[in-house]
Amino acid sequence: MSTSPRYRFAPSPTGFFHVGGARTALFNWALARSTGGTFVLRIEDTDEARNRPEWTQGIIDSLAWIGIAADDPHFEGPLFQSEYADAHLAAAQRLFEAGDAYYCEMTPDEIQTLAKAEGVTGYAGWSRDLGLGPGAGRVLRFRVPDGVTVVRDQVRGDVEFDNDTIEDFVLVRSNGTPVFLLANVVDDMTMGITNVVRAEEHLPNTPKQQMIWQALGHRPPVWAHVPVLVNDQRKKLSKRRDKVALEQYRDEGYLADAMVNYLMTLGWSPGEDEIQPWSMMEPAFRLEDVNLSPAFFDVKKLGAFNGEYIRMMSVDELVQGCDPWLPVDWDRSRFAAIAPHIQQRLVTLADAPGVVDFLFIAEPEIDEASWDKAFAPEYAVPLLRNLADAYETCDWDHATLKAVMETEMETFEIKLGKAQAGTRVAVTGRAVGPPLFEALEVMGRDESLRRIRQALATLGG
RNA sequence: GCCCCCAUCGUCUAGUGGCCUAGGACACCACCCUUUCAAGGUGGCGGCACGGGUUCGAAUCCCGUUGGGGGUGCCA
Repeated sequence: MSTSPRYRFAPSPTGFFHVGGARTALFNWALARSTGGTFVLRIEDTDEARNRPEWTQGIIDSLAWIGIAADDPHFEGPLFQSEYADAHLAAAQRLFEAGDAYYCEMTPDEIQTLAKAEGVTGYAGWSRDLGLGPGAGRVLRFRVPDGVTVVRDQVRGDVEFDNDTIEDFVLVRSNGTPVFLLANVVDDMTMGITNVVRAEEHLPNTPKQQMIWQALGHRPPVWAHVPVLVNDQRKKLSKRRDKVALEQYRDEGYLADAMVNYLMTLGWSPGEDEIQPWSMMEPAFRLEDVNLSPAFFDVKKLGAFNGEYIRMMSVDELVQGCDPWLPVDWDRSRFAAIAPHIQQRLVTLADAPGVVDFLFIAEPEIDEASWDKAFAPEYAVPLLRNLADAYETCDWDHATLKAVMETEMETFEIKLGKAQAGTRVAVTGRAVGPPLFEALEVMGRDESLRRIRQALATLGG
C-alpha cells in the first residue's frame, strides 16, 4: 500500500467545463504533483440526465488545455462512477446489515405532511425502528448517531456539526439506485483517496460523508473546502447568468497560461508578483494559505493577465497563436509583418483581426466621425495632396515615410500627431490603430496611394 | 425557518499581537513619454463592517451585532 497522497477531481459531465471546476482541478493538480502524489479523475456520471460520452472528452480536453495532462505520471483516470454501482450497493447492504441504515417507505409527500403536522422541518426518523426490510418503494436511510461530528478541514480548521441537526438521509433511492453521497464516499474509498479538495458548497455534506466512512470502518480522508467563485452580485457563478465555460474563454482568445495564473490567484496569492509561471506556483501552493471567503471572478482582471501573457510571447508565438482567429484568405506573411506592432494592443488573441483588418480588406469601412474630425482642419486636404505626390517616388519604408510626412507638415506648422490623422483615416478608415508608417510599409505603395487618392477624390480635392 | 462558512481599498490579495502612517495588483483619475491607440513610467484616489472585551500594545485573539455567502432533494 502506497503512502503517497491521492487527490481526486470528480466533475459530473454537464457539457461544458466550469471555471470554478478548473480552479479546483488546478489546486488538486498542484498538490498531487508537488507531493509526489496522484491526481485521480473520476467522472460522476450517475445522473441519467447528464451522461453523454462526448462530455467526458470535453473534460479531458479542457484539463489538458490548462496543463493537466492525462499522460502525466501523476494523472490517473478517467474512472467512471457508473462502473462502480455494484460497490455502492454492496456498501449499502453492509450498512443495512450492521444496523447503520434502515428501510423507510414514506414518500416525500407523506414526510412533508407529517413534518408539518408535528411542526418539524424534515424527516424525523419515523421509520427508524420499524425493522423494515428491502422492498419496492422503500428507500434506505442512514441512521445518524447521536453526538457531534467534527470535520477537520485543512482550509477552515475544525468544523463542528451537532448530529441532531442532520436528518437520517437517503442512501439508496426507492428505485434501487445509490445517491451521490454514498456513491461519492464509496468511490473515494475504493480508489484509495486520501485527500478531498473541493468547493465550499460541499461542506454541509461532509459530516454525512464522514459518518458513512466511519460506519464502513474506514478513516475519512483529509478534507479541504476552498471558497466558491462568485459573480459581481456575490452569488455563486451560475451557467445561466454568468460566463463560466472554460471552452468559451479559450475560444475568445484567452491564453491557457493566463487563465491558469489568474485562477490560481483567486483565493490564494503566489507571492510578491502575481504574474507567475505554473512551475513557480505548483511547488508554492499550500491549502493552509488559501483564503476563506468567496472570490469574484473578474473578467477584466483576467483580461489584464491575458495582455501580460500576450506581451510575453515571441512574435512567432503570437503569429501562431492568432492564426485560428484570422480569416483563412488573409495573407499570413503580411500578418506576420504587422504582428510585432499590435502585440501591446491586444487583450485577447481574438482582438487581432479587428486591429489589422484594413490591411486585408479591399474597402475598409470609413468611420464617419473620425473622417469628419481628421479633415476638418484647413491644412488637412492640402497636406494629404502634397503627401500623396511625395509618396509616389520616395523609398517605401516606415522611416522614410515618416521623414517625408515630417517634411510636408512643416508647411502647416503642425505636429506629427495631427499631421498623420488624415492619412490614417484615409488608409485605415479609423482614427486609431497600429503605428501608421509601419502599417503603410506593410500595405505597400500602390494600395496606400490608391486609398489616399480615393480619399482626396471624395474630399473634392 | 434551521445548519454551516465568511468579513482588509470598488475587485483580487499581503498581513498570523509591536516591522502598519495597512503593502501590491486590477479598475479609475492625473501627468510624463509618444506617430493615433496601446504599452511603459510617475503620482493620486481608495480599505481593516460595527460594538464590546483581552493586552503595555490589536487588522491580527475572544464575544456579540450587522452584513454577505453556501447548504438545506429519492441532483451531483
